Amino acid sequence: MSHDATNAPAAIDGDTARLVAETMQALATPSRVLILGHLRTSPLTVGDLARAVEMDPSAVSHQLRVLRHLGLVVAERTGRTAIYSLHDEHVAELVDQAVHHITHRRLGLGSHAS
Amino acid sequence: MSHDATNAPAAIDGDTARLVAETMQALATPSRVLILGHLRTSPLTVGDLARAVEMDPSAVSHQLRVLRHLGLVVAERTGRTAIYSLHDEHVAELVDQAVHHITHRRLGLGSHAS
DNA sequence: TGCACATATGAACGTCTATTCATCATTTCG
DNA sequence: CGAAATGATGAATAGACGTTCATATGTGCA
Repeated sequence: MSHDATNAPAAIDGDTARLVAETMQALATPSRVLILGHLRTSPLTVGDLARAVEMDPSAVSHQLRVLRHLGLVVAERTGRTAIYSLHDEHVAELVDQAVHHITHRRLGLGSHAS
Repeated sequence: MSHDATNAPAAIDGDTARLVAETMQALATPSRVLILGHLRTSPLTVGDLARAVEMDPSAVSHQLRVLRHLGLVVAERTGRTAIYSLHDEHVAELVDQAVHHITHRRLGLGSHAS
């Protein structure tokens, strides 16, 4: 997902498609996008996230489990609380680029491809 | 989704999250990833795609409708056939980056974030 | 030590969705 | 002109899934 992803790939194989879909699934519901977007700005507890995205803490916790299992977020237990962060810079970039894509689509900046 | 998506955004608002999720949905199932992946390499007819991704033509056609409505692909009618292409370079980049992300995850290249 | 707090997890349920099967519309060709 | 080819669309259905409610677990504190 960096600027050197410019060599047109061979058509995607089934396994890759599955993996891509699995990960993109994380960004396919507004609730998870919101969660990842907030974690993009700083590490947060479940409670912080629930308040920030205005969701039930249980719903947030469920979604965080999905994200954890996908390897997109990590939790650091601190006493009663768990501090969640994005797993790494790649995830951060994934979120940024998803948002950026929407922004550029809005601006109508496009040229024909394929 | 280019390399200047480096300014950490404010936390995402609900509308943006909805739009992001809507678009990412296109990449959230293997069948659509495969279709987009093939269209990444060249324009193709529905029949070509069906054979390439080993899906029923009707299933492909349905998915193409989803992708059309999301503005990710365009169809050019030529007699009996319709030639499908990715809508623009942004979509191509979206596909590339989704694949690239998986590739880099596989390689275990990551650093902590957030 | 018992209660409060934070979070994880499971079950239930309503909603969503991808594929299949059927049907239709348009174009091409023998 | 009728049949074949191509692709769009609708309905049905099985499976997936996000949220709610309930319960469990671990930590902190008076």
